[in-house]
Amino acid sequence: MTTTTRDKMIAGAADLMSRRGVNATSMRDVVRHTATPRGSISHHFPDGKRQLIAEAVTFAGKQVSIPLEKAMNERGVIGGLRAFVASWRRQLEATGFEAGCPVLAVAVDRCVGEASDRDDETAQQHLLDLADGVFADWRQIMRTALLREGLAAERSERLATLVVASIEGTVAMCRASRSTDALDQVQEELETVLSTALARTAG
Amino acid sequence: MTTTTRDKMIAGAADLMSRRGVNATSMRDVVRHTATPRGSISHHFPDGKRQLIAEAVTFAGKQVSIPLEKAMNERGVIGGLRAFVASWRRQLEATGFEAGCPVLAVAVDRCVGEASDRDDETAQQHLLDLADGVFADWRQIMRTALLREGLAAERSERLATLVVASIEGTVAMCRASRSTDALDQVQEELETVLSTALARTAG
DNA sequence: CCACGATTATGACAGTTGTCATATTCCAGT
DNA sequence: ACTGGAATATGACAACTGTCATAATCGTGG
Repeated sequence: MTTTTRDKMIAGAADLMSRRGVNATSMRDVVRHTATPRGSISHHFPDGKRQLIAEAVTFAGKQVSIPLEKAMNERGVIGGLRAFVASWRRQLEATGFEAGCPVLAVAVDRCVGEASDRDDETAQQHLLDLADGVFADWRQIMRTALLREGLAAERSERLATLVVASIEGTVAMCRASRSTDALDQVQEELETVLSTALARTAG
Repeated sequence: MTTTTRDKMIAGAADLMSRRGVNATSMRDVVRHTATPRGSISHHFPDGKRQLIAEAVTFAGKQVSIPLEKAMNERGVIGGLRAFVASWRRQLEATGFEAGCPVLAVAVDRCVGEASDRDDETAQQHLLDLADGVFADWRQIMRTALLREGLAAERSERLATLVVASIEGTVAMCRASRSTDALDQVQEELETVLSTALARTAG
């Protein structure tokens, strides 16, 4: 199977964004890092850097949500949570705590562009909307899994938000501490919270 | 009381970092935003941008930890949590969901500097250490408050990590969604978790 | 008043950034 | 074989970045 230049650029951009943030990821870095032709940037991404980052966000979103949904279906809520945490732990350890979440990077780091204020602002909100959509997607997967196991609707929504938000925050904190201790602690507490919440409905 | 040029620069840098991230915050932006003399940068911060960002991180850390510790002492764990969440909600709403946490920005966004690889790497780790220290500070405040109300040591540590991490993640998510809904949901669940954990020790 | 250090002003430096225009190469369809 | 569009190569553009050197200014102790 052949990975197209376009896909390599998107994946490389997502990787660099997860390591250094949006603004520290230049298009020249992307082509250097992925060994792709620089001249193809404006061909594959006519709207420039913003388009590349936008596609990297949705790419990274699916890369997480697809295995997450599968784990939730196959192993239930607790198993899905464990798979979710394990994938982030793997990412942290495999990169020496260099890479985090590229979607969080878009939410935190503002892409400074070329356009004139108005375009800049709307393009910025478009990127934020994409990041928000990814987070909403992950939350939705968690929420339906909780619903399926009998939890009430509002409680499921709140717990899904808590899980996604706390793990996003924990991954960033683990990068700062170069340790997975915080992830271990959060995982244990989240498992406890979800278990007791589910046990309450069953009893 | 007079605010010195140096302090204005530090506060302005923290503000800009919380809005756009580290790399999108240029020193020229800082002097523009704070109406401070540009020529004073290298005088007050001889080590350049990195030093300014470092001081902004510890400044922002204290700006949160001091009122947080006071609230914990005066109003207990639940009251302190509410004050913590309320301060972030205020920050989000007062800025139209533009400003988040500058410490998280340092953990996510890597400062691209001038030095030659080795210096760059160590300087980067220094910034990460500072951010890690701030997070550890906040966690410690939460942890001792939980300990004081009778919770076990390991549980206090885990819950403190969960609180700080989930709120950091939630604030970033709220910026993406331009809504405090996620913060409301997380606050409610965190209050439930802490209340039941504390009630368990009392009963 | 004067001098001296702290502070600020101004401009320059090399390097990088995103973007674009142009030229060249590639390759399937007829 | 040829053609037409897709893909890539190459170089240039202005704008911006962090940093630094130098000069001007300020404020205060002598």
